[in-house]
Amino acid sequence: MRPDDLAEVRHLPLFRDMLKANFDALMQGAYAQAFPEGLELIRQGDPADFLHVVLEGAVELHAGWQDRSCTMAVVKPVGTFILAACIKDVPYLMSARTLERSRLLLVPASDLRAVFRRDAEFAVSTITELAGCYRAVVRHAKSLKLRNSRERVAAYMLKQSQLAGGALRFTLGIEKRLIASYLGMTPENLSRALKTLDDVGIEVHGQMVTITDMDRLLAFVPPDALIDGPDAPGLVA
Amino acid sequence: MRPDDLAEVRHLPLFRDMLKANFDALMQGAYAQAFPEGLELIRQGDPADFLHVVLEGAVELHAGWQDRSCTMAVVKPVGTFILAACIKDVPYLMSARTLERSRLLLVPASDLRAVFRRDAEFAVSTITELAGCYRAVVRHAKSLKLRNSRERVAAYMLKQSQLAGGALRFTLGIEKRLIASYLGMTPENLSRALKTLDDVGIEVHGQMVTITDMDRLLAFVPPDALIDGPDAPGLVA
DNA sequence: CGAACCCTTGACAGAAATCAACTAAGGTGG
DNA sequence: CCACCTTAGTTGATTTCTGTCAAGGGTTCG
Repeated sequence: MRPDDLAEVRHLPLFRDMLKANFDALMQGAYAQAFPEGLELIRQGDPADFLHVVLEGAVELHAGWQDRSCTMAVVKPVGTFILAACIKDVPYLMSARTLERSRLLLVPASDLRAVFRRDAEFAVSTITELAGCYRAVVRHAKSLKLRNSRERVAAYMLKQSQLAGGALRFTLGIEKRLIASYLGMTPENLSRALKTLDDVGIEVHGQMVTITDMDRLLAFVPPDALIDGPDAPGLVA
Repeated sequence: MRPDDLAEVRHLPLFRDMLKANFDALMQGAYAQAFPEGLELIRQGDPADFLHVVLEGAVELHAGWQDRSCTMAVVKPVGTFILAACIKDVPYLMSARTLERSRLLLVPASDLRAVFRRDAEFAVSTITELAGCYRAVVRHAKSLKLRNSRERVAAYMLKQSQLAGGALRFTLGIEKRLIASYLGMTPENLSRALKTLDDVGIEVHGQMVTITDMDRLLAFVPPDALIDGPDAPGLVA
């Protein structure tokens, strides 16, 4: 594990407030590793062995039932995932696969549980991180239940624009089929929705998105801090 | 606040492991109160002032956007809600209203945050509770994205049967329109779905549900521990 | 160059929401 | 005690939305 990785991890909200001794102990058992694109890192139902931290690349969290599957989230640097399963020492609810070549930090779940029993600051950080994850999923569920697919797409584009610093032109950075699955629709349906969204000020060509009329977009999907707001660092989609 | 309430709260997973002194301190600032049916306890967007514990009755957590709204969960004794907002000291993502006359314990969020900074056991309990809430919402989102409405209804009935100790005959205990909203469908659609579910071994008359063919039901919605499993005590729907 | 794979488009089928009407049950007030 | 009102639930007709199936264009990569 590279020294500058260590420094970066140390600066994560999850790790920055803990005692140095405990951080060092935690990193003792941890290791960074690079994985190729398209690798299944974990499968839902597996026992939770490691907390994962995305240092480079992108990881898709997805879930399956019967023969269906869907994208639940995309995690980019520097974000963590499957914290909850590690803490409760129960099977993962989601699978994870790399979307591109990625470097991850793996922290043994047992060490994690041991350390936050003796480091109050780390416990507080863990709580805060977990609360953020929880709220992110609640937002996602609200979006699914309160908006139709066209509104979800528009809201997604609006949020991406905000993440890009309010830019009126930006690239998606994720395959459309993933976005579709994340938004709870088929690729075909997303494709059709995007075509009709020029009515409300969004034009998409390939990976390039242009917001041609922000006022109309804002009128169509009034952004709601209780749905679209930030909450989980590194959680892109 | 009644003495036996205190004992019951003390036995909650969230509070049972903390030091007695800290528990007493927490309860010092807390108070139990009864509320009539249909009262809006908290509104989404409000600042998080109190952790709520349902001692008696039932509370609906719901969310709204524009002119729409939906049920996100129903909490019954003894369950807690809006823990995450209290911890992060941020606005509630959901509103809460009593479904019937209910008694709640209200614990000031500031006390909560103070105590889990100095009581490691309480911090651990908080993490576990929160992780449970997180996983419950992930399950809910998975159900919404991976199953169609008929499957969600069937799975819901199956789970209620299991919660009733595996009984093949039980009462819903919640208005159907709430169940519909929770499952992400209209009341009309739920009504129609219920009628067609006799094909897979479910018959419903009023509030009474009878599972006439468990084998066929299990074949129709293979219960999945990663979707239907337990996780959040007190979280009924 | 060929083979995947992603994206798009069209035609169609199925699912779900909407609108409207009607029933039944519970509560209120005369 | 009963007429009245409100509300949950149901049912039917209809529209809208969404998924499915099939085909073709474009790109990437071996």
